[in-house]
Amino acid sequence: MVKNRELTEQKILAAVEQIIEKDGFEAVGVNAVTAVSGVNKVLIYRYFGSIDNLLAKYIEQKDFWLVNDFTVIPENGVKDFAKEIFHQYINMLKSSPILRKLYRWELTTNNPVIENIRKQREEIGLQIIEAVSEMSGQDKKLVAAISSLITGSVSYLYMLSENCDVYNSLLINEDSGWNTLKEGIDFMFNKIFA
Amino acid sequence: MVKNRELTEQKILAAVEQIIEKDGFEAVGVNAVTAVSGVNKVLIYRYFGSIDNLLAKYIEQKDFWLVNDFTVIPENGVKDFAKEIFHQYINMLKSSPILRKLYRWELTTNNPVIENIRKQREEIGLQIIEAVSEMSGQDKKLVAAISSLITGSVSYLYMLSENCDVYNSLLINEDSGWNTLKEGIDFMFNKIFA
DNA sequence: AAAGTATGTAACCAAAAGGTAACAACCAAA
DNA sequence: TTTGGTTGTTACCTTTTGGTTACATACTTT
Repeated sequence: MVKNRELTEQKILAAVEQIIEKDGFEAVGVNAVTAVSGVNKVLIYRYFGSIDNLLAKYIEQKDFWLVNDFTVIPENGVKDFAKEIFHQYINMLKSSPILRKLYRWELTTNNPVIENIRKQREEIGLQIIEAVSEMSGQDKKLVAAISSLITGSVSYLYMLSENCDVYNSLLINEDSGWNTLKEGIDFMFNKIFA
Repeated sequence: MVKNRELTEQKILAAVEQIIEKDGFEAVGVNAVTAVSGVNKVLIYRYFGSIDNLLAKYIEQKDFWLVNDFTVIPENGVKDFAKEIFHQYINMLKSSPILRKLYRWELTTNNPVIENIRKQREEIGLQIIEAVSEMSGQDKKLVAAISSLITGSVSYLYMLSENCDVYNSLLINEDSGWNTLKEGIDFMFNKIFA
């Protein structure tokens, strides 16, 4: 018998990640974690207190938002800035199954961890909105609306894509579908910032 | 003891609706239904076979999509047609907590019932896209993209609003938030169909 | 009225999930 | 080396959920 608390904590967190990737946050329970990690139930409670707490720790160590630094402003003007931002948003959700699961979890659950995430998202969102609003001279409310249209639908379509292949004839599980969506976004900004 | 199969079936379906309204499709289980309806477990199995089947029956009798007839085309041209369509979509989701729950359920589950609903949604969506595409002369793919941006985000934001009040500074639990979103949509169409 | 069928009830069972108590093994410091 | 705390294991408990069996009560048809 080897004794190593740090290692077992890592085992537990690794199991959590594995479960989330496969079945989402909803599936993270004591029994599932013990089964996947091979670590005894009791230790989960001992080291993390509760599943909620465990998930909080997991999310905390991930730092979803700091990965993308949206504050950098390119030189090519508002139009390209806006396009670039939302292309990045698409790529972010494309590359992260866990983020997709997190978004889904948010729709059924409410707890301090989630509220904290929302605060961070809100901050970043506002930064972008202010930047675009200033650069374009457009009303902030309007920018917020357009912005929400894009990020909202991208979030939704990526969540949906885990169980469904087509939405409005777009193939949301293939690059082709996402490319036409990007083209739609670009078209829109071309018209708006004409 | 009164014996009346039809009545108990109605009691069961009513309980299902109540549960969905409050906690969503995920919460519809045998025990929950018996508790809410007061009807014995056994009868659920006897009359509906399984919970899946019960939900299928419930959804079937609701006929979510036929409520709104999107095929009618107003005389004021594409721009107003497009605006009107999506305003309707917003109002539909606003007025129907059950529809919001259905959309959420779709993100975690997959079964024949859901697939059938998707087919219907797809059909209606394509009708709209074809209509707008023809009227405007725009590429179908482009129309599909823009269309998906709007319906996708509206779906997402309404789902989110059940657990969260703000998104990108929009108050998604108040009319004010949805009005600025509508204004954003209108602005977009004004630019696109300029 | 008797028989047969449809409806309803009570009690029970198994599996899965969350949770804890009690003990065994290990390590480190006195 | 003994003592005390940390780490790990076993075994158990409770609750919830899905599902069934056996029986009682009502209705209907002949």
